[in-house]
Formats: sequence, structure tokens, C-alpha cells
Amino acid sequence: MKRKGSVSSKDVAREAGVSQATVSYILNDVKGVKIRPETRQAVLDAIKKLNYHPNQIARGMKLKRAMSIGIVTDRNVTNFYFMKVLEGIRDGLQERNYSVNLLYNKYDSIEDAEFIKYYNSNRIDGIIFAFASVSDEEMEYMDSMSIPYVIVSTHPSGRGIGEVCTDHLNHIQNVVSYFKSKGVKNIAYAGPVPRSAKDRRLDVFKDALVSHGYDVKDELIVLGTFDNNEVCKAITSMLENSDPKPDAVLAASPRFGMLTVKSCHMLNIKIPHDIRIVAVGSSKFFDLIHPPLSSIELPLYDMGFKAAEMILKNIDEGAVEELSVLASEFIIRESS
Amino acid sequence: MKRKGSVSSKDVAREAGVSQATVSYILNDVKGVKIRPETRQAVLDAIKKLNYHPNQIARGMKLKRAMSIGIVTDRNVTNFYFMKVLEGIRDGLQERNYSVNLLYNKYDSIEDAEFIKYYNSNRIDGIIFAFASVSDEEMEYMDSMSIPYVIVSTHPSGRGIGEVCTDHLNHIQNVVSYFKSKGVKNIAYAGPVPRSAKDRRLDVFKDALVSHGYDVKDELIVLGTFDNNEVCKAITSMLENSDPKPDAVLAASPRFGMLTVKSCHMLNIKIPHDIRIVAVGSSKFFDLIHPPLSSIELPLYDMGFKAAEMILKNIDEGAVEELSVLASEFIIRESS
DNA sequence: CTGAAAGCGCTAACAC
DNA sequence: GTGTTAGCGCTTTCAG
Repeated sequence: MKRKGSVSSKDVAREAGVSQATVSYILNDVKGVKIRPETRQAVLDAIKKLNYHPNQIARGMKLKRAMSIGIVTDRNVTNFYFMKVLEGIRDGLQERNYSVNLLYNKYDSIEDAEFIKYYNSNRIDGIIFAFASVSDEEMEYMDSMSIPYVIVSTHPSGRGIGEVCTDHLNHIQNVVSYFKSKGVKNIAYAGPVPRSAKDRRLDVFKDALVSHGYDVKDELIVLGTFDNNEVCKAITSMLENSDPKPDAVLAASPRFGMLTVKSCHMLNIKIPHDIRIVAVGSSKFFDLIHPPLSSIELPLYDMGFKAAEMILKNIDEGAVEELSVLASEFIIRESS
Repeated sequence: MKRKGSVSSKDVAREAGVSQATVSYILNDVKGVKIRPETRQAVLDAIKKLNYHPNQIARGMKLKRAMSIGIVTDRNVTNFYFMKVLEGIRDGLQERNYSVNLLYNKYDSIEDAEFIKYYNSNRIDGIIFAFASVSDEEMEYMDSMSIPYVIVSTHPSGRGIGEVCTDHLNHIQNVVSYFKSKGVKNIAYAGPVPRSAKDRRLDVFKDALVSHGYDVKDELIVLGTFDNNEVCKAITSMLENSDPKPDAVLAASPRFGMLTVKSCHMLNIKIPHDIRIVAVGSSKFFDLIHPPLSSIELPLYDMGFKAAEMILKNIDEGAVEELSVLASEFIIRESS
């Protein structure tokens, strides 16, 4: 399959009666180089006429840039987050003419991780880990190879630099406070088993309880697995058997939010009449269920956009930017 | 930011005491070229020792290939589908060392659509439209420029070649038949206003009704917009006011499935006791609600994978493959 | 202000 | 079997 027109800057130069260099100068707005207006116009006309498009591969070759960023995520990434973040990343990169190269985080030995290979073979100039689990080993390795990367995640990875996350934990206080203002007596928690000490959701929740004069009752805390059925069982069991019964639940993630609602439906518990529910996280789906689920919405698009800015800055200047914490928002829908 | 090692095939050649060409031959397993085992080994050793990775940009430059495929989708693509398709595409491309370049379908004039620009500037070698709306104008333009592209969608675009879709329509018959076997008297339909004559869901549904001896009752057909609230209103209104009332609903998409369930919850209609529901389409979310929603599951991963194969074939051989129709599956969960 | 020429890392004739 | 060499399309000194 041959490429159609394939007109090069050489063709443009010939057509305009100038040299290739001049074309390049004009195209890249090289500073310190002044081009006579009529020359510029001639070149511009030639470009139009020939429908010329600079070959980015060749450009990348010369500049030793792939003009592309690897976005790595886990397989089966929770759909709740990913697309919106990707949109932000895309737009952020687009402004500087970088493109999105989607990769997955799966490998046996770190040396032959896909994203490392891609970097080594010059296919990407840097990496954004988008809600992927990044191990200390990985970070160490990347640092040692001085591969530019940025991590976007709900909570800080501990790296401290080149990292985008949100302040959603702050809102847990607000949620508890909101529950209290509604006269809630017993607040339950449903969330995943913390996979690392960095995940502060449960701790913050407990603190919030205490600071609002609630007791911390372990039987009102459900820590679930990846298995939806098991989680449901755990939640329904808590809902039925605990004493006292909760009249509010904080769900630590979108999935747990959905499953809490599901559990209530199964037990015929009325939301928000019998029990109020708020989920941490964003999802379009919160509007597709009854009642619409209140939540702490993450600034997903902005997180992606910011991550894009960061990685480009990192690549350009070797600049290591601080941790960037973006504001989330407590949105009250009908479930609370 | 300088690149770390940046060792080239020239370095490998020097290290192994051979020429660059030999290195290239070995790396690419060029047919018709025999290499002495010890030479090969020496080169392989040198590669290991120097930690050499071929520069794909340079390679692409020589081969006039970007080694990358543009995946275009609509902004705000429904998360229901996209990630899984993407996974299939990725894996399909990966096998041949092509990568995924994510693009959005948004432009004023087709000539400066992002995907056209990307193609023209050699950043992508072909395009996969993944659940993006592709207009006739677009197809015409792409064909006239002989840009390789493949369309993956639920229903045929009408192009007839270079296209991946599913046989989910066939299952609509099965669903109606299933409803009948359960003694259902009145089947309603909830789906989006058909945006093109290519969308045969409603027609097929009507045919299925007739062929199973049901009457087609217009008041049991709800055609909704993109606005979730409006859709809910329309469905609840149908549920409450139609005479006779439906005791089953076929929802034409995941979103309409979710909204039908929501409407029932709002009206306190018991599923599946009072009404049975089946949705066309796939979503992880069907398991996160009560009751889990029966559905016609699309082979999303396979669709992506197939699309990847197709586009590569198209690029390599200029081969235009036929329409590929993959099998979907009627999965009965608890809602029906 | 503009042009000539070198070279990025790789592949593919064509030599030997 | 393996080496020589000529570019791919672009940017960028360095001359003029």
C-alpha cells in the first residue's frame, strides 16, 4: 500500500524557489531567524498548493523525540475513571503536538515491561501512569534510568514529585458532617481492603467519626474483595446483623457505592429514607440508578490535563514538579 | 533531558566486529540472507551487552511506516464499550509491533480532522473507528485518499468491507422467544431514536414480535434522547399509562437498560416478578445493580482484536476484507 | 536573510 | 555470508 501524495519539504522548497532550510525555519518559527514576508508567503502558498504535511517521524528522528507519551494503565482498569482521565491527558498533550500511546502494565521482569521497551526504542518520550498500580520497584527502576514519568492516582504514591492526585479525603470530613446535620446516628463504611498504607480512606473516615463525636464501631466497617458477590454478601450481612444498624454508609469507591445501593435494594431498604449513601469517586452511572448516588467527584479531566502538562515539562526541562493536588467536590444527589 | 544509553546498531556492529547491515539482517530475520551461527551469536551477545534497542522512529522513517494505528472515537464515548474494545485492539496490534494512538472525532471541516492530519503527517498508518459515528462524507473522503481504515460498530455501516460488527440483532428473536416461553403478554421497547436507517434494532424487534404472534403496539415503544431524565420520564410514563401494561421490556442499549431498571425502581415495580428486562449490549455494571441485568453481550474484545488484524492486513496487502460479523451471546441474569 | 550540507538510526540494493 | 553505500525527511550549524 503506497502512501498517497507524500510531498516533502524539498518539494515545497523547489516549488517556492527557496531552500529546504527556509521551509523548516518558517514552519518552526525558529527564533533569531528573520524571513522576508514575500519569501514566507511564497512558502506558505507552496505548502497550501502541494498540500504538504511535515513528516513527524522524520522530525522526531532528527529531534530524538517520539512526540508521544505512553499512558499505562492496568488491564481491566475500572471503567469508572479511565476514559475521562484519558480525555484530559489527550487534550493536554495535543496542545504541544504530543500523542497518546496506550500501554498496559503487565510483565514478568521489570526490564521487559512494555513501557520500558517502548521508551528504550524511542517510541515514547515519557510515561503517565493513570490509575495503575505502580510499585516501589518500578519507581526505583525508572528513576535509575531517568525515564520521565508522572503518576496520576486518587492518593499520593509517596513519590512526592511528578504526581497528580486529589483532595478527596478532605471531603470525607464534609460527608460525615453532612450526615450528622441530617441526624444520622450510625455511619457504616464499605470499601476495599487497603492495598497499601498509602490508602488513607478508612483512617480518615475513622478520624472524621471521632472528630464529630461518633464512636468507631468495627462491625459497621466492611472491607471487601474484587468479587462483587462476596462484597454484596458482606454488606447485606452488615446491614442486617449489626446492632445498632447503620442509617448511613460511606462507600469508599464507585464500585462499593453501587454495591451498597444494590444491597439495599436486595433487602428492600429505602434510600435515603432508611439509609443514606455517599460514594467516593466519579461515575456517569451514579445518575443511571435509583436513587442517583451522592458522591465525592474527582476532577478526572483536570487530573489528566495536569498530568500531561507535568510530563511535558519534565521532558523539556527535566523539571521535577511537586505533587499536584486538585480539588474534588462533594455532590449531593438523592441518595443522601 | 538527554536520553540515557542511546546505543545504535552501529555500536552493536562495532562491538560484534560486523557491519550495520548484518545487525539489521539478524534483527529482522531477513529472508534470503543466511548468517553464520557464530556471527549471529556475536551480534546477539553484543546486543545484550550494550542493552541495545532498535530505534523504531528511525525504522519507521526508512520503512515509511509510523508503526502506529489511530483509534478514533467520539468524545464521551460510552464507557460501556470502549475499554474492552481497546484492549482487543491493543493486543491485536501488539502482535505486529504496532501501537495504539488514541484520537477523537471532532472537527469542523473533514480536511482538518485530527485523524486525517495524523495520517498525512505520517503519525499513523491507518485508522480504526471504534464505536464512533462515521459519516458517509468521511468514508468517501477516506476512500478517495485511499487511507486504510476499519470500522468497528454494533451494526454495519453500510460500507460492507473493512468492518467489524456483531450478530446481536439475531438474538433479539431469541429474547422475544424467551419472553414468550415465560408467558409474557406484552413486550415493550426502550431505545434511542434511530440515528440512521442502518440501526435496525427497532425494526428487528417489531419483526420478532410479529413472528412470535405478538401485536406491535406503538404505545409500548419508547424512543429516548441523550438526556437521562427525559428518558426516565418517558419510560415511567409508558410503564404507568399504557394499556395494557407491559410485562417485559427490551432495552436497546446498556444505558436504556439501566434507565429501565431505574424507572421500575422509582415506580416500585418488581423485577422480574412484575416485569422482565433484557438489555442489548455489554457492561460490567449489569452485575452491580439489583437485580443483575440480562443482556445480549457483545464480543467486545474479539471485535477489537479482529479490527486490528483487519487494518494491518489492509495496510500490508491493500487487502480489503469483507464485513466480519462476530457472535454475541444472550446472557440470562436475574432480571428476566 | 537564505542556502549548502551534514547527519539522526535504520534498511536494502548491490558488491564482493 | 557479509560489507558498502545510498538515502528516508527533517533540522541545524556554518557560510555567504
